[in-house]
Amino acid sequence: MKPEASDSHARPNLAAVAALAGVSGSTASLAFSGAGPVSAATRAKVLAAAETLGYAGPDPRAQSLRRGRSGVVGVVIEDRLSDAFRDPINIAMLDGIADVAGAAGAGLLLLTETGDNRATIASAPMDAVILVGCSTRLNETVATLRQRGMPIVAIEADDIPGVLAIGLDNRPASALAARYLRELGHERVAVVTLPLDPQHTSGPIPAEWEATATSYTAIERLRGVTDVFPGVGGYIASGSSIEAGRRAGFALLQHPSARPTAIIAQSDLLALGVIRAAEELGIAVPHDLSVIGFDGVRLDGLEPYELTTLVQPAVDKGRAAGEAVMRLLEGEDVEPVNFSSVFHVGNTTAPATP
Amino acid sequence: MKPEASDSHARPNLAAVAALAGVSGSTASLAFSGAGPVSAATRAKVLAAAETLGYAGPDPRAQSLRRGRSGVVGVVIEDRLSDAFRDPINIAMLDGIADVAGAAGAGLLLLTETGDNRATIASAPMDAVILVGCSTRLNETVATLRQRGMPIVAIEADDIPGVLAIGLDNRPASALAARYLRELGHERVAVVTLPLDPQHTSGPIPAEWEATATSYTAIERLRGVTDVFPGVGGYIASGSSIEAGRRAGFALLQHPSARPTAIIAQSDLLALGVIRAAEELGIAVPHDLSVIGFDGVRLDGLEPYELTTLVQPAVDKGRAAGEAVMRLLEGEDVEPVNFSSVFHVGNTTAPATP
DNA sequence: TTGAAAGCGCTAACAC
DNA sequence: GTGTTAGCGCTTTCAA
Repeated sequence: MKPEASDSHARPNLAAVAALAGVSGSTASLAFSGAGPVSAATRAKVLAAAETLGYAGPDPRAQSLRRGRSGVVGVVIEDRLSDAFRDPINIAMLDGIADVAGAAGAGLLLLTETGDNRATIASAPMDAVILVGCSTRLNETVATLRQRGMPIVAIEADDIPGVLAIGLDNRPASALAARYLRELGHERVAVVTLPLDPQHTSGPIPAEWEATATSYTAIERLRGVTDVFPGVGGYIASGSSIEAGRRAGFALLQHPSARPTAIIAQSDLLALGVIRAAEELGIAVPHDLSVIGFDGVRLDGLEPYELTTLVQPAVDKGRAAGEAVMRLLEGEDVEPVNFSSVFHVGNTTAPATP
Repeated sequence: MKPEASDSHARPNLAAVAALAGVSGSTASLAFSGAGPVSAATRAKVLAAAETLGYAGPDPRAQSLRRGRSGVVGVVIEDRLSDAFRDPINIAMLDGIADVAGAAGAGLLLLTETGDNRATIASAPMDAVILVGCSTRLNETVATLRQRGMPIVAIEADDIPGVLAIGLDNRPASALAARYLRELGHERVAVVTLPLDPQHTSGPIPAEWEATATSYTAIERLRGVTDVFPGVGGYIASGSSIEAGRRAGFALLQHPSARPTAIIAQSDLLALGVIRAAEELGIAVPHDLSVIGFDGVRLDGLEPYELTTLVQPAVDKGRAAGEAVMRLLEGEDVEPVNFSSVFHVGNTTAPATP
């Protein structure tokens, strides 16, 4: 395929249209966009001229410059796209964002934080940004963005000055789940966490994890459990996937002597992976092992189980972020929003058997 | 609407920096960007001035206008995000695109084709566009885009003049799978298709489907099967998901009298759904029912099966699309690319039992 | 190596 | 209703 019959003929602009229509530039602009006080006759002339010249409408680049708005909202995702989108919870969130942004006529610019895309974050044409899946090391990114003077909304992040937070009750919700287990008589409880650091280091949770962990959501959820079971141990999964959960499950369950009677997983995918591992090891869920997830996404392949989990309003979170961005762009005052999870008891938890 | 209320002090621009540094605008530009012949002393002065003023770097909007490039590649997705990203194959493709685009410093602008986002397609600030999951009714979109004079790349689409196609051997690959079944002795074969029209109408495949179907990939794959089994029937799933496949499977398998001995599903998710349905109906796979998928994504929850399927290079497809876009933007000549699927025989297919 | 000037295409503000 | 003007902030000539 040949490249565009390049720049031999420059693409027509509004001035050209105006000239051919025999009107002034601003008139042509109004006439073309269909809004504003223009006589029908003039409008027709302008439209005809545009048609003749093959005018494609106002150049968004020039519009952006003139109006100081590009109509684009950046979405910063920390992981690779394939990692982030492997978990349906993130897709749901993005869908919520897209819903609102789309309705407002804004496009979503996908930005990842990996590698040298720092440059992109510093120079991407956008009016505002939504940070998704944040870690504390986002500080640098935030500094760049703030310097650019654009509204920043973060979904589940530490309090950062100048960043509007869309929160979730990760810690109390996790504590609630932990308390539920304790009331069922469980004492040997373990956690399977989401990655705690940007390298996605996997392995047993080290005692000093608070010193090195950076991933906000994982940290909060883990803290929630330690609020109830101080010093609780467990395993850091390499990502939010069934396979990562399965590997974590094996690591925690393979030594019959020290086997936990309950596992709290930080996502439903991880929980399902843990259940798989238990099945393969001949451990009965929930009789010999209780499993709790987080998110409340509908997962295929879970039958006959119905996961005990914390159901979070992911789409609403996305929508709230989208709305916050739009309102910030309008110059409105926006308050942080906090969402709550709902504890849903399925059939993957049962009283501890002595 | 409301002017940047907070910005009582307009954000500093290069001119301000230049003034404070006591140099000319172009010099400041060169000095700031770090490239070009500028004396170390001048550069230092400029950088210091920028620092003082809190200059955030060149405004991408102005850069876009001046250079005629925004550094953004649009990705047009036909479905809702949540539908499109439910199937890992699409995520893999997007990941391939992101890989190349990211490396080239370009951002990905996500655009959906639903509702009134037509406006967005006509006016989004972008330099080129990649069409994903296309249907024939894209013609209007393509016309809009072509009018805007930007390179257009389509992944799996009909030949459209002026659109560079990144293809997949959907039809011959599907025919190959069909032939394989015939050689195994299957005669009562059915297809579970991806949605054939934009409304995602679900139900039995009508005899006159060619007249109404618009979804390129689904059509091609179905044609491939009819090349081997003319007039083959089946069921149109409502989307590419396990649940949709399960429903289609039930529809095809519930009447023991007319039950097919083999089902070709147009995606692995659909195939897994069909297997689920078979399991629930007490039909043994592969002994009583052979199932073939398409895509070759690794699916959790498939055990103990290993799906017979057509493995397609999704990430490579995405990469190729990304590279094509980049090269078209460079004004290079780019040829269409065609990818091939590899038939992988798993344990979900077996000889027909009479 | 530095400076000056000329727009990129559009729209907001003000005249007529 | 319509015309005129003046930039938005930057980069790319061309000249010194």
